[in-house]
Amino acid sequence: MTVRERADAARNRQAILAAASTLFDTAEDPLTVTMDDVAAAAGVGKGTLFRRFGDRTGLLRAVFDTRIAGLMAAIVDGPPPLGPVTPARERLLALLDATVEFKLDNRKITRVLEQTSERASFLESPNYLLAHALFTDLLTGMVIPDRAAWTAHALLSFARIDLLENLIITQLWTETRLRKEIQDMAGRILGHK
Amino acid sequence: MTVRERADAARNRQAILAAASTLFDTAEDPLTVTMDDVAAAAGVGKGTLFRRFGDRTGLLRAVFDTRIAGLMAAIVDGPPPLGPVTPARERLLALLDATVEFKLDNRKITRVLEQTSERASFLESPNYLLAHALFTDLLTGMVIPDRAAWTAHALLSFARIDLLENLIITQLWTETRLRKEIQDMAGRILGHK
DNA sequence: CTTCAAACGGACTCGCGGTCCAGTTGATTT
DNA sequence: AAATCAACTGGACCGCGAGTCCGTTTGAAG
Repeated sequence: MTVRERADAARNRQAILAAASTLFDTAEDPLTVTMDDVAAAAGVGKGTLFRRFGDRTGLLRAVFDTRIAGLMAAIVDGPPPLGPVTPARERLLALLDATVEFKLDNRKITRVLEQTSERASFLESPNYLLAHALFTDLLTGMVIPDRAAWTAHALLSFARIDLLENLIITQLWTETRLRKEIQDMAGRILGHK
Repeated sequence: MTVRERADAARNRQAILAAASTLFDTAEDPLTVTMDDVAAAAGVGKGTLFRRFGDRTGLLRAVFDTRIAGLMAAIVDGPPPLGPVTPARERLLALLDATVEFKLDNRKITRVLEQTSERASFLESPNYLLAHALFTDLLTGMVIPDRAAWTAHALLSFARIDLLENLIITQLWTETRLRKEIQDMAGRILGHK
């Protein structure tokens, strides 16, 4: 078992997460926030930052994870409609809606994570894989089994942050309207009623 | 009116386009192809390359455009099912299928273009805007007008290269199967028959 | 043949992610 | 309380690639 993290290390981790969280949300273009910026804002050396989080993507994911923890808990064992006791179809729609809502509430950092052109595509990130697995599972039994994975991708493709932001900006849709339209489109894919 | 391009300039443009075209297709990871690589392969200075195409994205788009020219012509005034005389619904499905086919046939460069994290998202690239405008136009009259643009985005989201490649790799789907499934999903969105 | 705007090329700058390592510090042992 | 030392720290440093600069060359026009 790994030994407990040293006190200064723990303190620095918190400082870095807090600084990164603020910076990425504050910057008008989050893509321009550099690792040096984060280190400076956290009052920490760059080496420390990389030691803790490995690389830029690691830091981004760590920030993202702290924010999504609550939602994850609600999904794993919360009350309906997100929790596991909800019937598949209803839960799927609720999960998709929650995903859209969450991404909009955290759009800056979501943008950085989704359009970061790292070697691996967004579809291979842990968070997407998790969501996709869950969706696929719920879809098994609702559609031809062989199509569950594909349908999961199709549904999740409506929640890509660039698409969401584009619709809000070019269509002048409110978030409410957007969420409603996505629900409707998803309903059409799942077969209405 | 702009004066005719000098002979050496024209020659270099061709050399660069040819070199870039080959390089991006040949490299196992097209993202690793640098501008210096292209310049070297074309037997041209880096300055020349930037003078002709502005920046990396400009070069990529130029290569892409030479490849897509044929398809564009077939759409603008070719025979059915791509050409303008085809009924809207049928044409939409044909256009979507042609898009998927084209991207798969040119996947390396499509990948670079779609996941290049330049300031602007892929949804703002000239080619996407064009496709989206055409789709939106065809959808007007088929769906509630206010939904045409959104439906166009939804349909085109199935043709994103990362999604296509993911399905081929993880589901072990053939290109034929993939195209069939996308057609089916699109049909469901448009309302069957 | 002269002229010169256009084009050329490659050395150079710049910014950023990531590494390195000499010095520091917090837990543990005696 | 002191000694010990692995973990941690910070910031100088490195490598790389996009994009710029500018002294030199060249093709076309007269």
